Amino acid sequence: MALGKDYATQECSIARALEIVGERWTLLVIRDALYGVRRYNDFLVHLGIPRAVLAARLQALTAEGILEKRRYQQSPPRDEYVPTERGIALWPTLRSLGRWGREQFDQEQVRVFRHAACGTELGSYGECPACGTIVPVPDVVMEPGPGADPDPADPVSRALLRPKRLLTPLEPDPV
Amino acid sequence: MALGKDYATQECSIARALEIVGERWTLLVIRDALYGVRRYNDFLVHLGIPRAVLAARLQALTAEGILEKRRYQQSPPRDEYVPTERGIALWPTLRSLGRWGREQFDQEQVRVFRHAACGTELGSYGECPACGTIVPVPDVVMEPGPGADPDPADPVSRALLRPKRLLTPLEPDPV
DNA sequence: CGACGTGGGTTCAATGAACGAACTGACCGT
DNA sequence: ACGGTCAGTTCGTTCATTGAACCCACGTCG
Repeated sequence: MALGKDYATQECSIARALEIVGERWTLLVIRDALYGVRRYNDFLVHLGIPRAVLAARLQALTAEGILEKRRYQQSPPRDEYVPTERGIALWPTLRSLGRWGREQFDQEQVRVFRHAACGTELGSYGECPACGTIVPVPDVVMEPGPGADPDPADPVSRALLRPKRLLTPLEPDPV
Repeated sequence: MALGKDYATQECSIARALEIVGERWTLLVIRDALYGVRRYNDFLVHLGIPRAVLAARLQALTAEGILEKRRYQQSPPRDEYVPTERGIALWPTLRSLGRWGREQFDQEQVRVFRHAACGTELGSYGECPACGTIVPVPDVVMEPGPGADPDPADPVSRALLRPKRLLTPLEPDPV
């Protein structure tokens, strides 16, 4: 979508946004990145995305300044992908999209998001109803809700079952 | 995406939502519907979407209960597509996506949204900063911003230049 | 030393979706 | 009878996605 045909006639910021994050898988990659997934292989197993598509998306997102590619060890060379400010700014969009999906189609909540400072569950737009403020993304705690699978197959899903702050990297499975 | 391959491994309401509105063009069709576009031909000229794709999207959105197909004249039989509650519930998502696109990539505002009651421009999540409430979608007025093309080619874009409430149908060009 | 494993990719053939142009069909006005 | 509008469907071509296979640099185990 970003390549080749685009939403040519649209002079609209929604269309512009969709040219960048509207392709298949892209928003799910960003969601995972906000949840703390950082490595190629973790995205791969958690999303079930084809390798070639993942490589293309990570490259495109890096080029757009939504993720940043960072070398975290020299030998063997290993990179991780972390959300930039621009990527973090998508949190309210993802939050409201997820909320729409759950309210309209799912019953059970798979993940619950709370304000770390006071434990209150976030409202529709990422605000804290108790404090009356928009909660900065690093101050959001994610924990499994009643609809979560208690024993998922892949290690990334298992790591995401432990309550953690958004953006903090995944801890490996301590079995 | 809705048909065939889906985001199988994801037990996540964001993934569920994207299975429904994540296909190319879908969110733009819903955006136009919220702006007051209702007829096949108006979507066609305003979006520049291939006819076959538009027909498929309208059918899918109707099947998902996001748009409702309504006969508005008997002879010749003509239908219009209007957003349901479920479709209207996507407004905060579209609003925050558009805001992200403009803040991160565009400078100029193409469209401005105000609270009809007080004229205040809406905040990021569709709330009225003056009144402190979430503005119901029918009470939002849309008008062209500084970045809007003052003399667009297609009649639908021209009709959208006149300030109007969301959801109200397009008035034809009075030239 | 050589075999195997791991992380992070690239290549390739087959399939599916999107594109645009042409066609259909019901109706209206002249 | 003729042309025009609206709302599609059909169809051949192009483009994107998929899944499987392959690659390579390194680290580790025996």
